[in-house]
Amino acid sequence: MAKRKDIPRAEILDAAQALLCGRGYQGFSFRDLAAEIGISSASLHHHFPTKGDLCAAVVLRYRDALNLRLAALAAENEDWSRRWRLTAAELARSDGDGHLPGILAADFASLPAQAQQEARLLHGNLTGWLARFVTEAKKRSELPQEADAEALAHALLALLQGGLLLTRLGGPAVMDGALRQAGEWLA
Amino acid sequence: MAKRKDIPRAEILDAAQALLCGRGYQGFSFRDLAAEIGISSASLHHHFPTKGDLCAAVVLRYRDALNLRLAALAAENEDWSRRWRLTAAELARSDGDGHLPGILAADFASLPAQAQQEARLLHGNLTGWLARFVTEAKKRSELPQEADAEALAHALLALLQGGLLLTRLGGPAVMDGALRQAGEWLA
DNA sequence: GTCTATACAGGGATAGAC
DNA sequence: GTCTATCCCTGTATAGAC
Repeated sequence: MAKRKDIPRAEILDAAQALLCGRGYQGFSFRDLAAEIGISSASLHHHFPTKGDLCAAVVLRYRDALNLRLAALAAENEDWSRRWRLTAAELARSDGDGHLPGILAADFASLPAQAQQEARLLHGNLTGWLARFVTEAKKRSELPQEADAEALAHALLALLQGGLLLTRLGGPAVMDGALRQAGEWLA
Repeated sequence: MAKRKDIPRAEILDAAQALLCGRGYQGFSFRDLAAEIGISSASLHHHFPTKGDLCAAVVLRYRDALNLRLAALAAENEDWSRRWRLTAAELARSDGDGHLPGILAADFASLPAQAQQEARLLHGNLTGWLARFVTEAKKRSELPQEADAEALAHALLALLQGGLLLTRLGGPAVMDGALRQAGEWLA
């Protein structure tokens, strides 16, 4: 195999994230990932000693990036309607990996401990952002005062993740319909 | 190993379904399943030649049983409110495997062709029932005439499956909140 | 930091005896 | 219809040379 020097860590994480989201934790191997990048599996182990380390790193990076994007989104948009639509669009980008939380939930029992913990934190961050948006929307009278921020956050995230996953079984109509209906409910 | 004669097919499918739902398609092996039942893996292959056959049989049985239960539920309850609550309860039974569609969606890329097809059919059946319930509810003026049956069905199923899966990351509060919010939206 | 080579466990599946 | 034994492949991970 031709040598490639100084494979950037980000390139490994990119490919690992794509495989993880596409096939699940047990659906790809170090050899698959190595072949994808053009490197030996032994070299991968140099960067990430175990598969658990690799997976935890993927989720940690995803979580950090998502928190940054949602913070920016919140700073640039004050109204609930835009915040919701942009958050949903962020997770539903057709080229993206917004269903990572759902994948981690489905494969949870197979994940090593570090990755399980990262997955819980990711979910907590996401529901935290959504609940915060809802609370501020209530203050701005954009949502009814009776709205339960926690319940609404859980419902919206469940709808997004479920819609993204079920699209694999039912095609694009699934996510389209789910998002359209969510728009109706929130109007 | 002590011999066990005439292992009922249903017992194998029960154990296989539990493992599939708990760990995902790649999360259990014929040896795991065999040990669970108290049989040899070779005997399992006598009943189900390949893992794909086994998985497809699990989904087919689940689909048939679910269709029977939803048909009975529909026959015994004419109003939308009860139909929705009972359908949600059917999938959300804490001891049940109502998140099987979500698991199949997450592991879709790893499933053999027969199992993929069964998974699609299961999803089609579920959305079909929900859309039918919505359509009849509109006729009975229990839901607004503007309601889009397809979109509502996709949204509700996504919420249920997403909620069931994300419960693994966020605990019971996830499904509780999602169901409470769905009740608000549908009220 | 990358490679080749390899160890070792586990998974799917089969052969053939009982 | 079940078993034991086995084949062959793949997966994770390591050793040690360059």
